Amino acid sequence: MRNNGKATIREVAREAGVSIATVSHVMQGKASLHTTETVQRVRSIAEGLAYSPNRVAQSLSSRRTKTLGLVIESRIAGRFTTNPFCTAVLDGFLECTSEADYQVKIVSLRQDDLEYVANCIGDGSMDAVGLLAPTVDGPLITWARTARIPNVLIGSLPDEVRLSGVDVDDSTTVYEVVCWLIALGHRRIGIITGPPTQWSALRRENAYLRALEEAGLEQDPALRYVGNYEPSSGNAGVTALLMADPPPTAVICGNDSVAIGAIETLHKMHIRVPEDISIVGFDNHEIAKLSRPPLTTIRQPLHEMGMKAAEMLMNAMDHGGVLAPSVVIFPGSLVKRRSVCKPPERSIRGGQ
Amino acid sequence: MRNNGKATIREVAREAGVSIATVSHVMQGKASLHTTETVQRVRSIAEGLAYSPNRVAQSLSSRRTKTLGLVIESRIAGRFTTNPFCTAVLDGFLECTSEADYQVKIVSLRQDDLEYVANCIGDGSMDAVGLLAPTVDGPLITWARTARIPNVLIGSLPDEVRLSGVDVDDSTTVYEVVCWLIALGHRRIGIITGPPTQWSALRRENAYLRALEEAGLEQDPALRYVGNYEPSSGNAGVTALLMADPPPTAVICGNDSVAIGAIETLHKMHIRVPEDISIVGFDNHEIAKLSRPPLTTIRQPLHEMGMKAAEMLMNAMDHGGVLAPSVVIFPGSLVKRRSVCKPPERSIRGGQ
DNA sequence: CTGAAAGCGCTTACAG
DNA sequence: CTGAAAGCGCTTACAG
Repeated sequence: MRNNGKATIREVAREAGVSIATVSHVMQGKASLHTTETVQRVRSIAEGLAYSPNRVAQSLSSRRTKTLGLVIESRIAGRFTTNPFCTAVLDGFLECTSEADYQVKIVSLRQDDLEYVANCIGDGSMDAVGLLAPTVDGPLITWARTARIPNVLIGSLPDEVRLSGVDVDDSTTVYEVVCWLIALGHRRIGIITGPPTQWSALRRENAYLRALEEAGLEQDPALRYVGNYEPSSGNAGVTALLMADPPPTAVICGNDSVAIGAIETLHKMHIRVPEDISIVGFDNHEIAKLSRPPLTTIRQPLHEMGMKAAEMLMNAMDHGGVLAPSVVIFPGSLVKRRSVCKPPERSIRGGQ
Repeated sequence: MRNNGKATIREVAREAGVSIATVSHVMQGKASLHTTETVQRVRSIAEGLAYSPNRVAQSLSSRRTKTLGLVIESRIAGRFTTNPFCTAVLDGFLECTSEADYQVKIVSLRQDDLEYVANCIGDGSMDAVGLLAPTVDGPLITWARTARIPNVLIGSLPDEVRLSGVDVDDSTTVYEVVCWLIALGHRRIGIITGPPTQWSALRRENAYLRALEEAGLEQDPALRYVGNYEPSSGNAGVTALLMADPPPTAVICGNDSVAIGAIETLHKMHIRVPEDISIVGFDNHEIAKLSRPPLTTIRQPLHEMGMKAAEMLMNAMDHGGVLAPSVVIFPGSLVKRRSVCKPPERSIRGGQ
């Protein structure tokens, strides 16, 4: 009796009068290896001793931890509380892993240098990892390129053929949203982007530009504001975009929090949403439908993405720990609520 | 070179021409044990080989995993996404652990029987655990009573002297809120409680009853609805309370989601908030200030509670793995917004 | 069907 | 200041 007083395999073996190998077999459910009598004896002794295997010892011995990591870069401010993206993915991840008797470790990186990152992730305590919305050319992506363990990026996937990941098809979705706004009659469409350190932000901006171009609309830099996914960039962004001449009649925001920040500022300026300016969010976070007006936004299947990522990782572990580069893209979908309508007859500035 | 191709302590030792004990010492920063020259040689070899210790082996050998668990009972629906409580606590937990080079494992229980729970938590892969809002007499509390490893309950703390935990002083806060409502002139105050499986819900209800009693007000069962922290219990709850005679002029809700559900239903019934009925929430979740009207609610310092829990656990590990039963109670605070005002001159039913 | 033995990659007294 | 050795609690060929 050591180890916090927990029984060990050795004690079970002794009491049952068998070898530890036998106990190991029985505990692993390899019952067919032994006589029914042996199996039952071992089982009842194990139960009597409240024995359960030490997972650390199992891991070291079998070279499998049955633990997946979920890694967050240091720059992601506030982590889970402020980032519905992380939270929803985590839930999906947990749902999938707990069924398979895998555990999950949250790795919250505190530095950006590659050595630190590699040591954290490669400490042997995780079989494979999901990387949450890695930064463009950041430490996570750099690490992933030469990683020794299976890994999948979750969101903000770069166009790199050697990496694996799951993401939403934000490009198509944003393109379609812009086309829809144009069809509604909007000609001056602004965008408050996410930070350029995220591929998703760059991709969405490109999709936006492409839609404008194909519609023969001018791509006015004054209609683009570089935000950071925080509500404050909604406040500042919409204020900046209003300076454009003529000002936008619709604005696409980096996420729902940004959209709510934008609406808040517009309210204060007595500019009506959507009558004067239409607003589109991103994420379909719980707050989207509580917003006044309720927010038209883009849903990402984050829960499903988390599940898929976990599944890919566990699957790789079942196949020798190798994950062939593979990418799974989920469709986004537009959730229409009340923050979008036709553009006003005349511009809020008195019209063009 | 095995182990995913990672260098082991053995290889570093061989290259450096020292014993593995020496490498171990150097890696642990026990530099004073050796000559500067040895230390530097080992360090540079280790770096050249990109060596970092295998955490699993360290754990088995040292009997310390430097990993904390955060455990969620199976009944908590939706986990993190739908439960701002869990999310905020997790962030606090992470903030504290990552500084101390501890890792955190999320344990999402799938069954309620004690044996399963004990095996999950007691698998040796965690040094100590935080238990999220355990159910009254549920498996987590049962486990905690005889646990072999340090543990602290986080929220919903029962009155049990042998257990450790952190919680908010919801009792005092609810009492004060009720007194405040009474001072505003309210005489018929309803409550939509949390589920009776949570101590916090029972405690809040008791505090509510006590405040009424001390003010000499009737404790009308028709003014109490047993909810479950879901928005739908706000819808159903407020509908039920409205049947009381006379109906309430103020309602205290189990959390902010419930309050928002209640407001939604009242809107549909064309009952004004707060002019006809005042509404109080709980949590000060991000949605509270987005609500129309913005929600008067009770803030719990969840982030701080998470940090404190992690600190207590790590501290216990630094003291032989024993945690003297200790309880830390944080004050709650009332966040006044616009969903509360004086009661209407006459009841919405035509008055008493 | 069962067990002895080697080994997973470390840490930690202990001896020198 | 340094190293040989035992041991952490298991798994897994391998031999019988």
